[in-house]
Formats: sequence, structure tokens, C-alpha cells
Amino acid sequence: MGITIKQIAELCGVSPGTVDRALNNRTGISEKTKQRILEVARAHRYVPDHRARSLARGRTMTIGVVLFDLYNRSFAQLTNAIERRARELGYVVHLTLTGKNRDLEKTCIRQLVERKVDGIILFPVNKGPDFEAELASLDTPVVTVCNYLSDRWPYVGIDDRKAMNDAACYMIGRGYRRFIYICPPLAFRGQANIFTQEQRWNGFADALRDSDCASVAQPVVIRDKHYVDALRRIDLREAGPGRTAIVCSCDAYALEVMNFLKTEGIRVPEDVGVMGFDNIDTLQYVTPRLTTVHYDMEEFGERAVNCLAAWIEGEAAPDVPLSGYRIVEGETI
Amino acid sequence: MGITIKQIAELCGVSPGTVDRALNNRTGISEKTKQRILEVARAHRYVPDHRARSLARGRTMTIGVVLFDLYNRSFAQLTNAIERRARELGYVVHLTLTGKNRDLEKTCIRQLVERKVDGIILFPVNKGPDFEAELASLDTPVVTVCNYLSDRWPYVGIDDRKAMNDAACYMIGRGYRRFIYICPPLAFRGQANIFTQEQRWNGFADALRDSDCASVAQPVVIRDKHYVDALRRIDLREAGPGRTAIVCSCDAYALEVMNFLKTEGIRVPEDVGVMGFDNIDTLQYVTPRLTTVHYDMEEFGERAVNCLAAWIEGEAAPDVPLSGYRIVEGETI
DNA sequence: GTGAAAGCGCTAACAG
DNA sequence: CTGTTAGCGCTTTCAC
Repeated sequence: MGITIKQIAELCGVSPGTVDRALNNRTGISEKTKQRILEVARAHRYVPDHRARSLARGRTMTIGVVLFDLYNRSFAQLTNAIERRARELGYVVHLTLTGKNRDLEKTCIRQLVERKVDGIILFPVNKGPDFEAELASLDTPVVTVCNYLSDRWPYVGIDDRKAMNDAACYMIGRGYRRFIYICPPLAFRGQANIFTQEQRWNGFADALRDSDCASVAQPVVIRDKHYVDALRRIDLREAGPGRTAIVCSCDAYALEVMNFLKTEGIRVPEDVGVMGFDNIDTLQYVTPRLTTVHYDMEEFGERAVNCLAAWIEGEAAPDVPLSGYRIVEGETI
Repeated sequence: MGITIKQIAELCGVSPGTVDRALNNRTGISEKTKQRILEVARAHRYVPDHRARSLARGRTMTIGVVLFDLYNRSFAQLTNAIERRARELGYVVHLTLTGKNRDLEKTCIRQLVERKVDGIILFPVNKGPDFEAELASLDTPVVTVCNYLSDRWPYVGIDDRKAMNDAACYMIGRGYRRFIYICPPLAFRGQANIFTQEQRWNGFADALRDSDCASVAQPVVIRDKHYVDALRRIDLREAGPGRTAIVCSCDAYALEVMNFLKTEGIRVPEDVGVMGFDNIDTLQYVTPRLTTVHYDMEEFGERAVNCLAAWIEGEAAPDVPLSGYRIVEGETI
């Protein structure tokens, strides 16, 4: 199954080297033999063996991607963008999914290294000096996305702290004074890499602290994975100064929260406001339109690939500026 | 960068063959030298080169996936399931996306073959004898998903014709007599492989024809890519016998339609009913709850991988039974 | 313009 | 138990 260069060489009565010259448009071959070889190759449906080629050439033209999963809309978009951009640059993608399992993440990375990918795009769930050392020892370019690891690797993302700060100010500006902050990942503080989620929380806390509005209350923070249950135990209609907002550290939580509020007959934003983050595309079909923070996942994907490709082809890891974001004024705040 | 078996052999003063025995837990090596070799390998962070291994062993333990894109929720789910199941079986996934481009699909397949994937999971957009011949000549196991190609390749999916037939009967049973059928892909009939979409349409047409209910009218069929615009030109509140339903050949269209109806102030299902297909997970956040046809994409992914793996490891392509489906009774019909 | 040979890193078959 | 050798398929260098 599958004819090889050597076999073509025999069939044509030439050497493998000559076949190589013909097949790869190299110089130093007469047009006549070249055509003859190409003819035979076509007739036998010659397909080059990429493994052998990459072994000889030293490049696989493959990039590895390590993500949680594809359930989150954003990741699907990101993967899509990565594949497209990678393809444009001549790379094929190895997709590996970790399900947020830290050991599995290491396994995935190891597999990619064994397969000698030219570079890796990583949404890290691990962190810490050991992990960094491990990553550094790979001798493989790595670009991090959506979750910062360290300045030893380029990072593609936004300034989440500032963005959530802006969001908080926006809410305060609209009369919100009491807040419930939902962010289950915070429960993994110190264990997993939840940099982005921490940044968002910090940005939120900053804003509340810095607010010159005296009536802003201490926020209630929900770290429970069963955040809807936790929410159920709170009296959301309790009277008090200013309005109440449920701040979700990402849209996925916000959607669940809105479903819950709907079943409880709690009106948004009349009774309580809801703030999201990510602007996932699902939102365009949901009423009321969620107020959220938008950034461009497609751009993330492209930037990550561009950066990785530049690193692969160049010497050092290029710097990537943080991406932009904006608050999407919906109907829930 | 990266130590090789040969180098380890030199360092340990043994032959490459012995190192291979130690590294791969083979028999015929003394515990002592084995430990010594493993020691050195670990110290130098030995990582096997998968390309070389696969070249020598004849298997890549890689499966290729060819899909449109990841925008459709279903595909993201499918990809996720494929990756997970493939990983369980020891395979790594090459993901290629075609954007529904028929030439690009061929390119993707060729790339995967060059990379000597052990098998391919394909959502085909091409069809016809030429394409089938091309595919057959690959000498690579291929399993088709979601879009049937021919009985030469296993197919993972449901009986779409019957499912849409059931859906139509369900609507007729609920008093619907006038139908608008939305299915832009039908415009590519004869060109692209739209098997599934045709099946759904056929099932729908069957049901209307076979209905013993005399008042069922000929459906209006929208094949226009700008189906919302087409819909705008129709008087949806026109009086007539029975109720009117907009039947969408997949949920993605239904969501757009519902958004449109909302902006027009047309109530669902009071003024007009809406039927979907696929039961994408987005639906759980959309009101009113869309009536649709459910099938299990996760199962598709698993079955496809299982089938492919069985074929790779066995002789012939295993048969896969059609998967189940069910109508999800929502609030829009 | 073409051929021969070495090598990429690993495996497997055969000697010893 | 260990070493040797011959590949896997392609590339590349150096002769001719």
C-alpha cells in the first residue's frame, strides 16, 4: 500500500535522489527525466510519507493544542481560529483535551513532544516552578492563551483585571451597590492555574475598594461549584440601599443563573442585575440580552498561531501585546 | 536537544537494541542493566521520537478528523467526544477543518494520508464516484459521520428521514396544517453532499404526502441562504385552515428564526410554531424552549472512534447500527 | 544531470 | 542476556 520513492526510482531506472529532485521541484534534473518520474508517480498515486520527511528535514509542520474541552463556546471558537490560521501557514493541528485534569495536561504535552510538534498552544491548568521547569526543558516553543503562566512564555489574552474593574465601575455607575460574585474556580486557588479568574476577581475587588461611593457593600462571593444552589439560599429580593447585581466571572455561569432566576420568577434587571464575561455567541439567542465583556477569541487564535510560528521560524519568543476588550451593554444591568 | 537511544547506548556502553529493550519493557534483559539504562534515560530526560517509532512500527496511533468547522455546537461536541474516546484508546487526534469547501476537504484528507494517520473520521461534503474512488484508493480506514456517503464506508448517524417524518407527524397531530420548510443547503443539491439534509426533507415530504389529513397544504420551501429575509416576505399571520409551523432543518436556523419572530412581535407558538432539529445545547438557555429532535452527538463520537479503531485493528470495516433519536417536546409547537 | 551513501531515531530479526 | 544489522521512507551531501 503506497508506493515509495525507492520503488519509483526502480521503475524509472534512476536513483532515489533523482526522484526526490523531480518530486520536490529541485534543480539539477533534466526536464525529460523529471516528467517521466512525475508521470510514474502520478500513475501510482505516490503520496509522500510525512513522517519520514519530517524525520529527515527536522520539522513536522505540526502544532499541538492543549485545551480543557470544547464545551465552552469560546474554546470551540478558539480552536477553530487556530486551525484556520495554522492551515494558512502550512501547519496541521494536533488537538488534545485535558478536561481540566492537571496530570492529563502533562500527559498531553508529553505526547505532543514525542510527536515532535514544532510548537504548542497551551491553555495551562498547571502552574508553579516545577511545571515551568518541565515546560522549559521541552525545548519546544509554547504560547499560552487565556490563562497566564509566566513571562517565560508569550501570553495571548486581555487585561482581565482591568476589564472586570471596568465592568464593576459600569455597574456602580448604573446604581448597583450590592453584589454577589460567582466564580467556582476560585475554590482551586493555590492548586490549579486560575490566573485569569483571579485577575477578574481582583479587578472586581479593586473597583469596590476604590469606589468613592460609600454605600457599596462587601460582595458575597460564591465559590461553590453548585453555585445555583448557593444562590437559592440567598434572599435576592431583600431590600437595601442600591440595586443588587449577580456578577458572573464568565457567561456560562450567567446563563445558568438567568435560567434559575427565570424559574424563580425573579425579573432581570428589575429585581436583580446580571453581569457576564466573555460574550460567547450563545448570548445572541438569549433574552434578555446579557450585559457582558467582549473580546475577540478569533483574534486570540490567530495571534497565538502567528506568535508560535514566528518563534518556530525565528530565534526568540516574540512579544504579544494584550488584546482589546469592551463592555457590551445588554439588558441585564 | 533531546537525547536519542543511540546516545544512551553509548553512555551506558551497551547497544541500541539493549536500550530499546530497557525502555520498552521487553524481555531478554537483565534487571541490572535495565535499571542502569532507565537511570540514564531519566537523567537526560529521554523522550522517544514518535515519528521514528511509527516509521519502524508501521502505526502512528493517530486518527484524523475532517469536519466543517466548530461553530456549530454539535461539531464541537462531536470533536470533544472523538478526542476523549481516541485518547482512551491510545490515539491522538489530527483536527482538520474544511469550512465546507470541497477542495479543501480533499486537501485535508490528503494531508492526513501523508501523515499516515491510522484512520479518518469524515463528515463528507464531497460525494460521487470520483470522490469515492479517491477515498477508496487511500488504503486508509474511513468512517463517515452525520452525512452518509456510500455503503463502502461505515456511517454513524440516525435515520434522519424517519426522524423528520416523525417530527412532521407530531406537528400535524398538534393541529399544524401549513408549513414553511427552511433548509438553505438544499440549494446545493447535486453539487455538495447534503445527504442528511435531503433525508430530512424527504422525510418531511413523505409525511405530508402520506397524511390522511386533507387540509394539509403544500409546504413553502426556503432554500435561500438569507432565509430570514425570505421569511420576512411571507405573511405569517395570514388566516387559513390549521396552524402554521416554520420547520427548520436544524436548530441553528430555528434560533435565528426565533430571534426574527421576536423582533417582529410574532408570538411563538401562538401565532406560528417553530420546529428545530439537533437539540444543540444552546437551546437550554433559550425561551421559549424549542421543540426539536434529539440525538446523542457524544455517542456519535464514541461510536465513530470505536468503529474506526476496530477497523484499524481488525480486517474489515465493522457495521454500525443507526443511532436512536427522540422528539423533544418543547414549547414552540 | 545523476548516483551513491550516510543519516534522521527507532524497531525487529537474527546471531552469538 | 546482549550485540549486530537491516530496514522504515525521505533528504542531503558529495562524487562523478
